[in-house]
Amino acid sequence: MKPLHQRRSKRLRIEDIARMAGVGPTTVSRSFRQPEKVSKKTRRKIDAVVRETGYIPDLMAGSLASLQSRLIALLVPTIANPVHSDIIQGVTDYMRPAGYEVLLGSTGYSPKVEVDLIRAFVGRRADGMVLTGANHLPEVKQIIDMANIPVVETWELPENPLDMAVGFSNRQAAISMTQYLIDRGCKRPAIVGHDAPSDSRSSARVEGFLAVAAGASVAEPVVWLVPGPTTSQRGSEAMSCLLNKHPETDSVFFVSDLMAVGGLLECQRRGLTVPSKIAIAGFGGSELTALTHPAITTVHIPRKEIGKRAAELLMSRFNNECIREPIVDVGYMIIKRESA
Amino acid sequence: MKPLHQRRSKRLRIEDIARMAGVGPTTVSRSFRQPEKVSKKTRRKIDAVVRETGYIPDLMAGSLASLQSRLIALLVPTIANPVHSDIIQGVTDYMRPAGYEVLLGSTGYSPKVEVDLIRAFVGRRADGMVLTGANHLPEVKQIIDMANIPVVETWELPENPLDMAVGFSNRQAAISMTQYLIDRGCKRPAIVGHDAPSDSRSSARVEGFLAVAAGASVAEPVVWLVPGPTTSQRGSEAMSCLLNKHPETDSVFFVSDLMAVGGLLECQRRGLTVPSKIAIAGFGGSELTALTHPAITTVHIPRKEIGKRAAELLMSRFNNECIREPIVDVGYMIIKRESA
DNA sequence: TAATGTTGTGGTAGCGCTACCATTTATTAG
DNA sequence: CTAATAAATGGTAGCGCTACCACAACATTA
Repeated sequence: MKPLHQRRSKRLRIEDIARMAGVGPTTVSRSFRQPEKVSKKTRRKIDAVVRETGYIPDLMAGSLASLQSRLIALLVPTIANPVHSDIIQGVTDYMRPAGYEVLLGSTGYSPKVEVDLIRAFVGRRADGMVLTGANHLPEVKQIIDMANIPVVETWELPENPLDMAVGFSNRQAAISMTQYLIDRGCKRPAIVGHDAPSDSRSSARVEGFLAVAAGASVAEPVVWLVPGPTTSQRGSEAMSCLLNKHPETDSVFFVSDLMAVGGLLECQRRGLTVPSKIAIAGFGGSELTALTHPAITTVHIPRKEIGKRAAELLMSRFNNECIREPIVDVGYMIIKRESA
Repeated sequence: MKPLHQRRSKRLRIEDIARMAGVGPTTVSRSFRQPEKVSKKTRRKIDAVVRETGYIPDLMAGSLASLQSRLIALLVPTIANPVHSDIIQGVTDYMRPAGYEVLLGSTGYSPKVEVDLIRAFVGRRADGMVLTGANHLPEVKQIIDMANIPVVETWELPENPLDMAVGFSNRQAAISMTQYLIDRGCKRPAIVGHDAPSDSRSSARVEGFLAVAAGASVAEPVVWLVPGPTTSQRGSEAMSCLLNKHPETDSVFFVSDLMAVGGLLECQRRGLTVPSKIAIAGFGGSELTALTHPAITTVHIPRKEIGKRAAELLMSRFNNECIREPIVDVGYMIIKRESA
C-alpha cells in the first residue's frame, strides 16, 4: 500500500549534522542563526562537523520554513547606464552584510516587462522590492498589495507612492539648471529629452525646462526628443539634427550626461567652441562629465545614496521600526564647470 | 499531547486553488509547468480561479520540492564597468525567457569576497554559476565540487578550468595590439596596467605587451600600474605621471578603455596632439572610444556575446545535452581608429 | 527547602510545492 | 464489443529547514 519512497536527494541535511555532532537539529539551526543562544562547547562541536563536512545550509528550505526569503528584488530600466548601476551598488552594499541577496531585473523601459518581473519576483517571495521611477501599470499596485511587500520607488518622487520612495524632484532640478543657463546669458535654449513612454524622468525635466524657458524673455525654447537608450551616440546624433534645424541655438541641456558628452563631441567635430558659441549642460553627475575638455556642467544626483536610503527603508520595515519619512528627498546639486 | 499548531501563514496555496477549481493540487501544478498535459477544459477552470484570486505560486517551495531553483549566480568584480554590465545583460537576456532569475554579486575584485558570495549562492541552491576571471581561491573549487554545480568562467580562458569557460586570450589580444602599434612606427611604447592582485586579465595583457615590445627593436618598454578601479580618472593620473617620468614616450596602450579616455583627455590638456605626438590605444571596445575626438583605437571584445554563450553553456548542461566545446574562445578584434 | 527564574536543548508539525506512483477516463486497435 | 493503449487526474510523501512549544539542568532568591 504505502509505497516505499527513497530519499530523492543525498545532500547533507541539518539532521545529519545534528546526528554527527550529537545534538538535535534545532540546536544546529540555532547555532547558525543565533549563535549566542548556544553554549560554547556545543557550538564548537557543531562548527567542527560543519568544517569537516563542508555543509552549507539550504537557505531555500530555511526561507520556506521561516516565511522570509531574505531576497530583495531590484528593478532597473537598464544596467548599462551608470546611473542605475550606482543604485544597484548602493542597495547591494547595504543589504549583503545583513544577509540579504539581490534579485536583479532589467525592464528595458517597458512597463509590461516590469509587471512580468514583479510577478516573477513575488513568486520568489522577495521580502522587499526596489523599483525605478514612479510610473507603473495598475497591475503593479494590485500585485504589491496582494503580496503585501514593502516597496521603495527610487529616482523620482511620486505623488501617490505605492509605499515608500527615495528620490528628488526632476522638475525642480531641471528648473534650477535652466535658470542657471538663462542667468548665464543664454538666449536661445534647447533641451534634448528622452522619448520613451515609461521614462517620465525625462518628461519631468523637459517640463521644468519649459516652465522656466517659456517664462523668461528668450527665444522660443526648442525641445528635441530622441528614442531608444540614452547613449552618447544618441547625443551626438541629436546635437547634429538640432544644429541643422536650429543653427542659432546657443545652449543645449541634455537630460542625460552620456548624451551631453556625445553632444559636446559633435560640437567639437563642427568646430563650435564650447561654451562661447554654444553652452552645454548634462544631467546625472556621471564622473565622465568632469573629464571631458571642456568639463561639462551638470546636475549631480547622489545616486549611491539613493540606493543606500532605499535599502535602509526596507530594513527598517523588516525590523518593524516606525518610519518617520517614507518619502525621502535626497536633493540634487548643480555642478558648475566649463561647458556652461 | 500533540500540540494543535495553527497555520502560520494565510497565503493562498496551490491546494486552495485546487479546491476552488474542483481538481487536485497535482493538476494545478501541472497546468503551470506542463500545460499541454492538462485538458483544455480543466486548464480554463484553473486559469479562471487564478485570475480571480491573483494567485502567484511560490517558486521557493517549488524549488525545494523539485530540487532545482532556476536561479543563476552571477559574479562580477564591479557593475560600474560597462564591460561587466554587458555580460550581465547577456546572461539575463538569455536566461529570463527560460524562467531563470539572476542572483547578482559584486566582488570588488576581492577573491575573499568572491568565496563568501559563492558560499551564499550555493546556500541559495543556485542551479548554475557564472564567474568572472580564471583566478580563484582554492576554496572555490572545493565548494563547487561539493555542490556539484555547473560553472562558467568568463572573460579569461583558464588553463585549468573549474568546469566550462567563455572568453578570449588576453595575452594574444595584447600581442596583436602591441604589434599593430609597433608596425605603425612607435619606438617608445608604454602600457598602463591594473595593479589588483586578482585582476589577472591586466597581467596577461601586460605580459603580451612585453613579449612583443621587448623583442622588437624599440626602446625599453615602460610599464605603469595603477591601483584601484580602472576609471577614466585613474587614466588621466597615470598618463600624467607617465609623461612626467618618461616624456619621450610615443605610444600608450591602456588595458581599459575608460583609462584610455582619461589618458587622451590628459594629453589634450597638455597640448600633445594625438596621434602625431603620442599614440593611444585602449582595451575593451566600449562605445565611448568611438566618440572621443580623436576616436580611440581599441581591442573590441564581444562582451554581450560572452554572457550569452555562458548562459547557453549552462542551459545545455541543465538539459543534459552533450557539450562539445566546454571552452569557448569568442576572439577579439583590433578596431583601428584615429588615436593610433 | 521550596519557589522562581535562567539557560540550553530537543521533538516535531508545517512551510507550499512537486515527484512518484496509482487510478480513472478517453481513445484506438483488433 | 473487448482488449490494449494513451491521456488525464489525484493522493501523498518527501524537499530541508525553522517556529513552536516542552522540558531538563542549573542558578538565584525568599
